[in-house]
Amino acid sequence: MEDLSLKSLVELQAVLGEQLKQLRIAKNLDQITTAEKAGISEKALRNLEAGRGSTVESMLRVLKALDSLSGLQLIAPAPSISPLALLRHTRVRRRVRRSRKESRAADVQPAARGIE
Amino acid sequence: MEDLSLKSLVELQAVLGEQLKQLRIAKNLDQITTAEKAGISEKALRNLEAGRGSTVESMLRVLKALDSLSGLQLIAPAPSISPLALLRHTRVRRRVRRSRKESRAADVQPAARGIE
DNA sequence: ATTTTATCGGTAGTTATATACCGTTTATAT
DNA sequence: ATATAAACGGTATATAACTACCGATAAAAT
Repeated sequence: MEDLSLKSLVELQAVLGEQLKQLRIAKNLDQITTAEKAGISEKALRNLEAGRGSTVESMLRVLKALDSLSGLQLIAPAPSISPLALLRHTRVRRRVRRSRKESRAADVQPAARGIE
Repeated sequence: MEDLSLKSLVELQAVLGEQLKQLRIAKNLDQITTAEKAGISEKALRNLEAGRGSTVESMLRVLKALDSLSGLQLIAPAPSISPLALLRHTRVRRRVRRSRKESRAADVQPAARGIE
């Protein structure tokens, strides 16, 4: 449906909150029960669902309370390892690095500083 | 691979952070460039990647900077609407409710208050 | 239509995160 | 092996989220 990349941060938080809310409702749990299970205040849960600001910890607590941690792996899907890379003894990349004469990406192409 | 439901909140934040980090590395972006693009401080990005605490807003900013918002829709997959429900004029559920004599779930079965 | 209660928004005080620095460690191109 | 800069951890101050309340609104069972 909607193209998330075009949405503002305020809208994105609202979308995420609404999804969590629908997940809770689908499990037939009210806010008080869910908040207790998550170990956060009812207000914090309301703010999360309304997209009014929350912490990553609160979000994870709620996902856990709703038995929906599986979605976590999908937030940041691990980039598929190319078959070729597998063959030639691939290590885990721990750091990004450029050739010595290259400058940072930000210097080459001034970052579009999305303040919103 | 790993069963996320067994992990502590500290570990879950670390897993999420590591996934974001690998996503960034896969796109060959350094922390400074990524933080600038996301509109947050480099330290905030480091804390997020290290699982040391962050806000939902910062997480979304980074996901947006990494062009990885698609995973968001998958966090809380909308429960598939049953074909039957579609037929009989289904509205969007806005609230959970029990029958009048029923008590809250928390009262019936004391919530396992997971403080950690 | 009425009643019940889940959901909602606001506030004051507390706690955690964000920012802007610092110097240090370490992966990796050479 | 060495040099370079990406990544890291710590601190002080500013800003935002969390908690514990309050009363108001409105969805849904009757």
